[in-house]
Amino acid sequence: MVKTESCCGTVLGAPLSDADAAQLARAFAALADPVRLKLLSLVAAMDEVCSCDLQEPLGKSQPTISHHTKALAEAGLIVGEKRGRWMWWRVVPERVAALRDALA
Amino acid sequence: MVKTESCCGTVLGAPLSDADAAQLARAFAALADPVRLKLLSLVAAMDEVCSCDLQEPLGKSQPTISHHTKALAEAGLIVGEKRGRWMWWRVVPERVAALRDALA
DNA sequence: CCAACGTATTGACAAACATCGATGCATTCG
DNA sequence: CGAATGCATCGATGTTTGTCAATACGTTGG
Repeated sequence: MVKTESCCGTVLGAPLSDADAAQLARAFAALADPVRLKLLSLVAAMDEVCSCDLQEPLGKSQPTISHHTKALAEAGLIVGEKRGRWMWWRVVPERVAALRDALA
Repeated sequence: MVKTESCCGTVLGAPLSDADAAQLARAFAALADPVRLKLLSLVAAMDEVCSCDLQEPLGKSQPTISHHTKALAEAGLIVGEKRGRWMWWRVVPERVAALRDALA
């Protein structure tokens, strides 16, 4: 059976270890910015988006968009695939679910 | 029927408004610190805890503990009640659930 | 091969934050 | 009342973070 539960403990279950707390904190930090939340919801809504299509709805500069996509990608919440000169982003629903499960 | 769902939109549903994104970001920011996550899990595990009992397991100074309890309380994740000279903390499961639902 | 384009990286800067010592404020106990 | 206790607040400090301009890198089209 495939393991689908949280990767690093649950917040409300047993007391968290230092390692689990640090890991979870880094994950939640990726969601702790309004621009990243909007970015994530845009990618989710459009199923697949290139970075160029994010700049206008988010109202931020191109380096800032790149900075935030990198942060979300490092948190495992989105993945990018380079096709031609465009970078296409998709959400990783399992990773979002893992975070959700951490709040169970 | 009592409204139990998320207070401010879902990340993966429709694109978030600026207001919802800001509100959600502030909530997740409260979880974006390992000390606060451990604190929250301790309060959840012990059901009711006074600040004095948090200092030792968290290994932080008293002002730091007070700072973090305040942050979690302002996020609505815990509530405090002053009894005598002790401050007793409890988690607010509905608020945690609201955040969890925002990741649906 | 060169110019144009989309993206990533670097450097700089201001704002936010985590932390602690010192101090203030209640409350309790002798 | 006066000393002690538990917590909050303040001030200071080092670190992290969000942002953008400038620049570098890889890809495509002529």
